[in-house]
Amino acid sequence: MGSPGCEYSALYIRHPQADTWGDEVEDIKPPCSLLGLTEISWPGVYLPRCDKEENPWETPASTAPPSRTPELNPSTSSQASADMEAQVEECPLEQVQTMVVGEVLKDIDTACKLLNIAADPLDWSCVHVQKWLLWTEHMYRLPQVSTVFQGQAGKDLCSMTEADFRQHSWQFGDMLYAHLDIWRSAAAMKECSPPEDDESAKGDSWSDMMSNYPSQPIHLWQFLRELLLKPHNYSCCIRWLNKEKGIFKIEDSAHVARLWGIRKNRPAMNYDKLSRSIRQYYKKGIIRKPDVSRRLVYQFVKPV
DNA sequence: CAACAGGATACGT
DNA sequence: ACGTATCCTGTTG
Repeated sequence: MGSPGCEYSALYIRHPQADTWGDEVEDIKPPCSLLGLTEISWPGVYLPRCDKEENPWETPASTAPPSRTPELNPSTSSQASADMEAQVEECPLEQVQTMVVGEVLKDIDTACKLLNIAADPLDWSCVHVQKWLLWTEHMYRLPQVSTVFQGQAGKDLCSMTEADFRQHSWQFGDMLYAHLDIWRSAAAMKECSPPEDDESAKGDSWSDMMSNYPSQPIHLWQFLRELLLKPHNYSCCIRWLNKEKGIFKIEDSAHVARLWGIRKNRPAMNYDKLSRSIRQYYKKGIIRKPDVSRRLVYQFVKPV
């Protein structure tokens, strides 16, 4: 990393298919560069870009169908991009990073499906490694890197240092190393699974990222916790009364319901229906009413 | 009147 | 099958 002529840019994360850059890109790109997002605070994630070269993501050829997230379908896209824009404009760097990481995860997921390989590089066979290299080659418009690392399995790649990579590929070793690192980090994140994780002690960023990663549909309780973990944004509509005990209050029921509706693409969502779903958690032991029952106050049975 | 409780059913995965 | 979403009747503060 940090080799001369290279920097690392969040802009680089986006899926290469030029046609997947919709109008949204106009919303995201300028703020990202303005923020000088050159590295995202996600262990091991560096996003290579060579200076003053046209964006290699804009590969004209396309082997993948456009990957749209359900969140960005037509009925909510304007809202979503408006939200995004608002976040980018007035929210801290971490918010932008969150969005960016979400995109990375989606792209990895897409690649996995396309290539029919595991998300975790450690599980790759030699054939999988070659597939991944071909894919990366295509993404970055690299000349024939796939011949290197012949006969190496994912495990082998993962045990190699950046210097090893550079030995294999004089020019693109560090780039491939960084790219592999992204995959490994993503796999590591998926490892420590969402529910009742102690890993979420890592902070908002982890759950933020998972919330942007729609491979598994988000659960209502996760969504509520997510809002609660971003008090700077949502304390007006939901907040902790006692974080240690997991007791929280919904201050603006309509607002929370609307947010939930947006997330699930359920325009007709309201608090009546949302609260019914919360009540389903009673017998599952996920959420309950606190000992002293109060209006719009609930309690996570298992606090964070 | 809005929140609450919980049954019944539909729906998407 | 699971996790809601939707609709509903009845209760409570």
